[in-house]
Amino acid sequence: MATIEDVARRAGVSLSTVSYSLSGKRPISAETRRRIEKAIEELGYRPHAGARALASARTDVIGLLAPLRTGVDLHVIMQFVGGVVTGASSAGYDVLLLTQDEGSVARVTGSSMVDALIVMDIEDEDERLPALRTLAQPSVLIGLPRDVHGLSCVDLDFTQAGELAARRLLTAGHRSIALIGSPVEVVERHTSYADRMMRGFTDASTEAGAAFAVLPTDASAAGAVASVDTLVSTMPDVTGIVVHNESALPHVISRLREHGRRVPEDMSVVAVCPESVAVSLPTPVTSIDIPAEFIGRTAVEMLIGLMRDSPRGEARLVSPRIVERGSVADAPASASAR
Amino acid sequence: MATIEDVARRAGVSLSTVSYSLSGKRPISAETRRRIEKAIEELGYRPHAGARALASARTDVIGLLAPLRTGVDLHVIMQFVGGVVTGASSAGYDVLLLTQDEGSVARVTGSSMVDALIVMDIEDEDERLPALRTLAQPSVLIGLPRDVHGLSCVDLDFTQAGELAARRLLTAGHRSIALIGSPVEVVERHTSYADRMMRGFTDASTEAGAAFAVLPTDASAAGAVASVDTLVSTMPDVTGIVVHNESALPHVISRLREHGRRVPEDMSVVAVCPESVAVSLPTPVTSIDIPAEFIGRTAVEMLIGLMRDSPRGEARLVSPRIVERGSVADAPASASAR
DNA sequence: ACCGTGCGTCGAAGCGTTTCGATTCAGCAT
DNA sequence: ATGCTGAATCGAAACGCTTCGACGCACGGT
Repeated sequence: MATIEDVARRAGVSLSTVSYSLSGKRPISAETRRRIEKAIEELGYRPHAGARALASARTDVIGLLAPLRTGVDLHVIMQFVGGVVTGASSAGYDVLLLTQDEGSVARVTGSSMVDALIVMDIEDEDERLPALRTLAQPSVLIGLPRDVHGLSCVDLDFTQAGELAARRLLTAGHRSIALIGSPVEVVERHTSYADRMMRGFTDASTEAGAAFAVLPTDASAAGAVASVDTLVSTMPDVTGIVVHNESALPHVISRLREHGRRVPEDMSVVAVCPESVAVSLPTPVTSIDIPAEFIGRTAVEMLIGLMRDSPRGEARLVSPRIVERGSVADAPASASAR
Repeated sequence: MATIEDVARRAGVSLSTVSYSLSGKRPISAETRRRIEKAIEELGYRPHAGARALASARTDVIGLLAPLRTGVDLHVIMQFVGGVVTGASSAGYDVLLLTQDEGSVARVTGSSMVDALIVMDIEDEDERLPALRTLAQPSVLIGLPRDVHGLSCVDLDFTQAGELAARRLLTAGHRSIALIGSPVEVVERHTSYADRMMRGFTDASTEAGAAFAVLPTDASAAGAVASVDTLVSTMPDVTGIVVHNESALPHVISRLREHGRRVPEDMSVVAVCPESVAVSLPTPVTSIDIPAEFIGRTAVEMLIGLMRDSPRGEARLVSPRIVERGSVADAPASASAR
């Protein structure tokens, strides 16, 4: 590989001139710049990333901590990841993908492999937070832990999403509703989005004085079937459900049908999932979009802001929007009918 | 951050002794090693990755080229990615994730950001191949291009998978079968797996003298519905199908049901998909597993082999296995019944 | 004619490792 | 005693880049 010295020699200038021409940190005459560019072109020169990192103390690499824990939907994760990579790429950064958090933060951070970190799958009392707070490098969480002190976060406002979903059903007159939620492992870990979603749903239901239930549901056909069966047998009054579980969603709907509950005539459904999931169902479902790709890109933007300016924490919560696709109907006039 | 010099001072040895102690490339007395380790511990020292890369000409980072093109299933991609990251991690490597191939290969490779590359979403005449062949760094393809000369590849043997799937139906007596395949974009790009799958299916059908059809299918409910509808109306004789399209699979099955075709009584189904997809369907489906995670890990192993030894190309094709889950039934005695 | 003032360029000092010769010293055969 | 050998350690030279402080020079103001 050609080095900057080769370029300098060939262009007949000094080493530092090439560097300044490349970085633009000092003025270089048009003529000189032209010669340098020609030399670079001819030699196929690329700056050595390691040398650059050593000298400049930056790598132009962002670390992405995306633990692949059980119960999370790979499709959804990949959407976030895609957003992060896209955003990073268009800002001139590359992405180092880390899936095990056992010491990963300390390692990549301590050895200066990355300039900054994006951390996914945040739990309410996440163990990684203390480390992140004292880190030299800035970080952005995708998710919202209980204590955001000194941290930057971005996520869909799941609390609001929970409220919004519940209210959509409540204002349609449903007086008994249920949340088909994340898998039990996810709930037990107090994964931030699951907790917040449940809280929003619960609060809105309570406030409205409606009967409600929350059913953690395994991300599989079996899980969906189990939850629907439970629902139908123990809470036959339920006429509206919120489904916050991408993998279970299609099976929930088909299981309802098998129970003779038509959507939306007998059962109203609001989903919380990426749009791509909602529209690919056989019957379109009214849903609150999880703008995964957008959030991923936003995380990168925030990170770049943090690297440029003073590292002041900020929690950015994207407001949920509901898109009507006809899976919610008004409840029958007599509230607790059937 | 502490440097190796700090460690040396604190341990009362020279700089190079610390380095040798760390790398084990020269003998160091037990006593000295102990002191060095203590100093490292106390200082929380981590070698600077850039400096190391500069001095040693290796980064311990693998580049993963995973273009997110339309028509590919994110869930499946993520399984491959997971396998790669897991494998890399356990071999002491990190993974740089690249999703746009516009010049990415040249960039990360030319600037010595990675020691090696894994390339996904291989097309039959992939444009990236010439560059890969002349690269200083070794690479492994996940997929199988037409000309494997000088390259290392690993993938499921999709040709065999196509044959195996078709034969499973043919030996059950079905004389008219169809392949519900990858989306048309994927087919038109001549994505390696789609091409090979089709070839295997076609060859086996032809050889057996059976009637057959291939229907590229969009990865959505609508695509599934369209293909099933086409099939039912234009080829009513078809009594067995192979589905090689993860996203469409559930909708294919439910659409068949809507046409009054029961699985397996009226229609036998063989799927080609990751096991996790096959088992999460409401009705289990006989399937050929795409061992994505395994292939990802294997790619890393091959890559490490290439870095150690002489870089001789090798194409590793994993033989498909079919797992019976009861979605294939024998054809009615009279061949072209109905 | 003379002194700033920028502009464009250069030289050299790092940045933190690895690695290639030394060098020292003990132990051993001669 | 003497020379050898090998183990353990050291010093210094890369590795390829960024960046700081000079330096030369033309230019405008006085």
